[in-house]
Amino acid sequence: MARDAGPAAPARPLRRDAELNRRRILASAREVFGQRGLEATLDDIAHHAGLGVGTVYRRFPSKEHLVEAMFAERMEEVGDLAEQALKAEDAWQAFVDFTWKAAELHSSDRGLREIMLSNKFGHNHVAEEKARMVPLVTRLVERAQAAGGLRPDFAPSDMALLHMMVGSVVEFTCAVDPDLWRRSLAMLLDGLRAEPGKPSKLPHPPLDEDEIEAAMSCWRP
Amino acid sequence: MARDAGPAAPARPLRRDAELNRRRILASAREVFGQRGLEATLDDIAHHAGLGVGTVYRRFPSKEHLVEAMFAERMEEVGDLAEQALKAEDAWQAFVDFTWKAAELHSSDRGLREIMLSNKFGHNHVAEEKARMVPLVTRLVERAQAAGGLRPDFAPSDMALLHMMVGSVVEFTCAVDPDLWRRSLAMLLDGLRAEPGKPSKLPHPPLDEDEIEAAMSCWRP
DNA sequence: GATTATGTGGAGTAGGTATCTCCCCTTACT
DNA sequence: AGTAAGGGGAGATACCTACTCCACATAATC
Repeated sequence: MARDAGPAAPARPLRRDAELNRRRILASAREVFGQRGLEATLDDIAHHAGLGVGTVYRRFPSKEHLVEAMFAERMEEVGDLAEQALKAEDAWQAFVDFTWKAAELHSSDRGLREIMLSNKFGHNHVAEEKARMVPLVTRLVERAQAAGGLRPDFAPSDMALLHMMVGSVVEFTCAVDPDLWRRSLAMLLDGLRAEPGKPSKLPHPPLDEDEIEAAMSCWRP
Repeated sequence: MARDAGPAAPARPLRRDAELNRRRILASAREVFGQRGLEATLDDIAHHAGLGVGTVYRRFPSKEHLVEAMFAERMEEVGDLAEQALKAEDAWQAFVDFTWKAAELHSSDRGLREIMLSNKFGHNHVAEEKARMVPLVTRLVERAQAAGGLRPDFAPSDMALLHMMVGSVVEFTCAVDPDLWRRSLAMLLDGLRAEPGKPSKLPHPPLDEDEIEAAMSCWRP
């Protein structure tokens, strides 16, 4: 729960109003980055919090600092998910559950998606969290393969691509049908089975022609 | 082969050097839009062609005009692919072949990807080509389903999402391994079978840890 | 070869966006 | 009440992009 850099922050505590605003900023950042991605400006975040830009820059010297402060804990959530999944008995089911839950988090937070798949932001704590996840995911994959559920030629690095793909569907269709990614992920997972049975029941209906058209119209490359 | 708008262009032919430069611009646009997408500026295209910006703007009054002129024919290629596929006997194989070939085109041309999945550019001839493709793809899908190859809950609109997903892999990894999308597409297609057998052999090796890291570092959200 | 219509180059304009600073004013703490 | 800390937000700075303008160059024509 360290709030600032520095090994042992001496940190005279913030004045009460300042502390309140600091929290407001983090909450606002979570919402705004979540909806609009990391391209959102600190001005946007300030105004969304009902504060002036100066206030934000006083507390967080740069966008990078704010991003670090706010995504470190969200990343932890994903890591914890992986850790929990490793405890489950059914290795294939654990893999599937983890994938769904991680996608769920991604789908509701554009900033998280970008943080996890790009190195443009988050060089400190965020990067550590990412590093922590690599062996967890690797074990999850290997366990699911050993159990005969996951196709043996699937590599841990394919996990990143899978989330990239799901993320692209989210981005493409979120304005039209924010849950459509579930449909695509279900098909994707069907393609990952070592011994596929019948295709699984898709959890979401397809887009019709008008909806696809609408998605194309509001999506910007 | 009409070169200008207007139902019956009276069109005094261009001066020889002008016609040459017009072709140079189109060739340059193909390369630059292909590599960098539609966000490339007409300045970029001019310089890549070894010409001044003014020259480009004289011939193509706006980016939209240039995009129309240059992508209409590329789109036709995709449409022709679909038409050919409808002639093949094996409906599932035709569907698979078409999907691979279309993805091949997309993977080598970022501008084409953006044109096909967004409505931001290409309101005239390009839009007509898109409209022409809808029934073709629909029939391709229905035929593959009727033959028992393609899962029956797959919808024609899922085709767009599939190409969106493949496109996102291309964008993410093209600097590191420009053919990696083949691996992802193969898995995706395995998930589309109505009666899946064993997973297919993947046509491309996975990324290792360093390569994923590198992809993340150069990818910008 | 001279004349003229056509084409060219690229600095420059207009208009946008983003990050971050500065300084006057307000508020909390003692 | 006095003082140190915080807040607001216009504006400085530094980009970027689409597009224009016109002195100069070249091709076509006579």
